[in-house]
Formats: sequence, structure tokens, C-alpha cells
Amino acid sequence: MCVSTETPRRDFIRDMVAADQASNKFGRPICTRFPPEPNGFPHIGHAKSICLNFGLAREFGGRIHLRFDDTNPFTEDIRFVEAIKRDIRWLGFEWDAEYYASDYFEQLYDIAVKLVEKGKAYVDSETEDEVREHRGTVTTPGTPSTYRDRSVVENLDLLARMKAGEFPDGAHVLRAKIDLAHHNMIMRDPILMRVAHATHYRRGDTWCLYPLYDFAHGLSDAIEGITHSLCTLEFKDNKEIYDWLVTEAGFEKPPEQTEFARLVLDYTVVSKRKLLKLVNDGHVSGWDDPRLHTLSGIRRRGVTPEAIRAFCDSVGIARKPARTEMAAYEHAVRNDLNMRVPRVLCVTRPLRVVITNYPEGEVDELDASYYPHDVPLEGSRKIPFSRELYIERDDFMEDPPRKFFRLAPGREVRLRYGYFITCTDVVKDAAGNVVELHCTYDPATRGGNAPDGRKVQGTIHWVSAAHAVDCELRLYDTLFNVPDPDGLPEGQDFTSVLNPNSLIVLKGAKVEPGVAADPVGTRYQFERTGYFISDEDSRPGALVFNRTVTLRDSWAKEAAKS
RNA sequence: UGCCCCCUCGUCCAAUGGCUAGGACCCCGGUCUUUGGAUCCGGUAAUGGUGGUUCGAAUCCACCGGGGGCAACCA
Repeated sequence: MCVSTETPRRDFIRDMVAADQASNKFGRPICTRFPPEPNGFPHIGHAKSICLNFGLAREFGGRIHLRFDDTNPFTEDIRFVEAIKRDIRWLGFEWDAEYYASDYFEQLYDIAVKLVEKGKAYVDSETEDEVREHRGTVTTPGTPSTYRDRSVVENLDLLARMKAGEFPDGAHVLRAKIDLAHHNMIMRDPILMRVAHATHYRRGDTWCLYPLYDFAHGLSDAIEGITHSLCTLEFKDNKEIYDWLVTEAGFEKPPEQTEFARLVLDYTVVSKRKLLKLVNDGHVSGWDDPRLHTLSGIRRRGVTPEAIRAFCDSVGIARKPARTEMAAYEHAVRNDLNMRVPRVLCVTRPLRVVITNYPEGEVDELDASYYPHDVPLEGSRKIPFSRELYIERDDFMEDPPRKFFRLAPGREVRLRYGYFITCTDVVKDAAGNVVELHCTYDPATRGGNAPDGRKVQGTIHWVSAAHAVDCELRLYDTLFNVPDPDGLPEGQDFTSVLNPNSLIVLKGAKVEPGVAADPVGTRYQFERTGYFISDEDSRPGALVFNRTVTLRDSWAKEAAKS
């Protein structure tokens, strides 16, 4: 359906991979990996990494591994691995192999033994606080633990008993023996393994010696034969321990870690802690709330995977930490939807119109194309026209400003796919509110053209009152009212900048009857209003639509000027 | 405060010591239009600063300034 060729733009990583392939640096096809920890739902930031890693493998004829970095039994859950797999597939990618760091625990243990034997690692029995204290600070060197010079035999014995479960959590840890005065804090004898008597979602209670990130990550890459290990900027300092470990473990042609800037989208938060708070405190309806930029939220909002891929590509890959404007995201969404979804008519805030010269009880079936002339898709339907209609309240003004092209007393406009109508009377209630319009129609303009060649300035959307279906519209806006909810001044909570209008529910909207038969998840453009998707909350006779994104609205800009 | 990374239009990304610093988004005009949509045409707008190397610097070097990361038995 989407006709884009999807040729990603070049970037420094693609250049590097191309060069490595040309020089046959690894002696085999390239291999990348996507290594999520299954402790939360994937979000737009993950999408960038997924597009990069899976895209690279696809473009260079290599392999891509999905590896769950499940080394922390306290936070991980099978439901997250399922969500991650589902969302990767939704994005349009498939992995060549599926791995779990938790399957490498034995191999990692063997490497640990090897390091101990080489005098490159030792068991430390200091408390957590002591370890931290003895690490020093960024300006002062650390001091060696009193256990640092334990014999190899003792270390081996302790390590085996750690694995055997003889010690409680925290009694001992395995540390690399490097340099307590190292200028890179990460290299100050980093902790490699810890004891944790917790139930791991895959290994149950059968294992209690858990590798930490630095120990598990690079070695897992090396075990799998990854060639290019891509991660975000904050792991820059970890590269040194990564290289140290794969070298000490003796891997030939070890993977090369390269860092790139993570995606930061204005007006959004994606940290697990913040997402959790939004969900738990009821600021959003769940992990798939359409205001969230989790992939499940994005999906429910109506955005397509093609749009997300195009967006990620448009953002590019670079080393510069950067923020991306919401406008760039919305552009990608509209650009994709424009070319693929049918147009239908929906009146969001109805105003009743009586066509006084149209016979009562009569119904006219008008032809209406699903697509505009410049979208290369075919299809049309009949829409009913009758004496009583609804139009958009905003499409009528009793005393219109300059450049207002819509309906006003005495003015003539075109009803989309229908007739020209002229407003002859304005009916008000006791309070002076406009409650109904009386108009006349010109039978000669059926279909939207006047045989006498006269033009009208405006075309407005409408539905037949007797035929329209009631529906609920959920109009979404940004969840926050500041671009950088993560960058608030000290002490200000991010929930203080929540946008109170991020969700507006319109109950009495009127949509053309044909859509009632469409399945949940059908996308439309409601003409002149925006792109919508029917939500899973829809029930027969109680349709619900989520607004994916508004249309660009140059009238709103014009109106805002005055 | 030590180490590391980064700094090009408002935003995102290019320019790999050599042509007028290019593209996209946004914005502003205009064209076209049965969506104030889309399309098409045009426009505004940038190399953080100072020195240096060089025939030639956004690119290399130095210093200054600014932004970010690192002191979890998280990843």
C-alpha cells in the first residue's frame, strides 16, 4: 500500500559498516543485534534503534539477533518479552535468531572462572556501601578492597559457592581486577557478578549468580558473533570495559561498539519510571494510552508502522545529542496517512440545518469518492442527502471576519459532494445561541458544480441528520504543555506540566452511516478535520474514534493572526 | 571538580582539506484545488568565539565558551 521505496539516508554508521564490509574486516556477513531488557514496553526511542539495527542487517545482507538482556531478575517479566516481540513485528521487522542473556549464565560463569585464574578478577566481600565508598570520586582515586589480593584458590572456592547458593544476597561479588585509580570510573574494578536469590522469569530459582550489564552485554555480543554493537551515547564510557572483557576472554575479531544519539521527541517522556507513574496515578488510561509514545500507544493512536519507519529515517543517525520537534513527527504521520486512507464525512460539533426548499421525506444518494484526485487509489460510496442536515458549528459565523470562506447569513457555500446552499435564516434560543440554520439549496448544483459557472469560496462537510450515526471522538493533543518535561527546574515534578487538554472527548459527533460496518482499527480521514482510527472501545451503535493527528490548518493560522 | 563525548539555518540531517555550505521539517509568499488538505513554484534562515596550520578550513591543531554523559550489587 505504501509506495515509498524506503532507502535510508546515509549516516556515519552505515558508512562504517559499508567500509567494514568492503574490507571484509570480519570475514563474514555483518551481524547486528537489538538487546532490550524485558522490563517495560517498547517506545518511540526503541523504534529508532530497531530501525537502525534491523535496517542495517537488511541493507547489508547480514543477520540480526533479538537478544533479551535479562540479567536482572527483580524487574523483568515474560509479558514484556511478548510486548517487545509483538511491537518489533508490528514495526515490520523479523529477527534471524532469538537469544536470551539468561541462557549464557553458564558460559559467563566459565569466563569468570577463567578471569579469576588469570588473576584478572576476584571475589570481594565488602558491603555495598564499602564498595561504593572505596571507589573514590571523579577527582579522587579509590582504595583497594582488603579482599583484593585473595588467592586464586580462595577466589575460585568462593565463586563456586556463590553459584551454589551458599551465600545470601550481597555477601560477595565478583569484581574485575583493573585499577582503583582509573580515570574512567567504570574501570575501577567493576562488579561483574552478584548473588541474587530471586525468581527469574525464565530460569526460576535454579540460578542465583547474576552477571551485571557490563559483564553480560559485550560477552553476549561476542558469543553470538555480533560484528557491530550499536548503542546510545550514555554507554560511551562502558566501551572501555566492553573491550577489556572481550579481549581478556580471548575472543578473536570481537564486536565493535559504536554509539549514536538516542531519539528525544519534544513533549514526550519515555523513561520507565515516568511512564509507570503516569499509568499508576491514572494520568493516562494504560501503557497503550494513545497520548503515550509507547509503540502500543502509537498503534492505538492510529499511526502506521510505515510512518514510524519514515520518521526514524528522517531523524537520522548522528553523534550529536538532539531533540526532535513534534512537527517532524506529525509530518511523517500525515504524509503516510494521506496516501492510504479513505476520506469520509464526520461532523464533530453538529449544527442543525434545514433545507427549506427540499421536499420532506425525500432522500438523494450522492456519489462521493473515497480519495481525492491526487491520491492514486480508487473507490467511492453513496452518501444520503435529505432535508435536515448537520454541519460543523465552526463552519458558520453570524458576523464573519474577512477571509472567512464558510457559511454566514446570505452566503452561499458548497456541501462537499452535494449542492450549493445559501443561508436564509438563523434560529436562536432564548439565550441568543444559534441552534439551527435555514438554508435553500440549488438543485442545479447537484454534485457540486453550478451550470452557470458561478463559484463559491468555501466547501464544507456535512451529514444527513436522519442517516448519520452518533459517535464519540477522542481528540488527542500533547500530554505535556512544555517541550522538555524531563528538563524541569530542580524540584518541579513532571506531572505539574501535564496538559489538561491532552484529551477532549466529543460525545455527540455525527458520522456518515457507512463506517458503522467497518472493523475496529479502520483508519480514515474525516475530511477537513483530521485522521482518525476506530478504537477498540467501539460497540455497535456506540462508535469511538481516536484522532491520530489533525490536518494542517492554514485557516487556524490565519484566524490566529487577528 | 577529574575523565569522555558533542557544538552547521528555529529543528533534524548532509558537505569525508577544494564548485555559490545542500536537503527535510517548521515558517512566509504565490500557483492550483469540490478538503483553508494534498500538489507545484519561490523565499527567509547556519558553520559558538579567538588564534594557528594551509595556496585553500565547517572539516586539522590550540585555547576559550556552551551542552551532555560517567562516581547503581540497574541497563
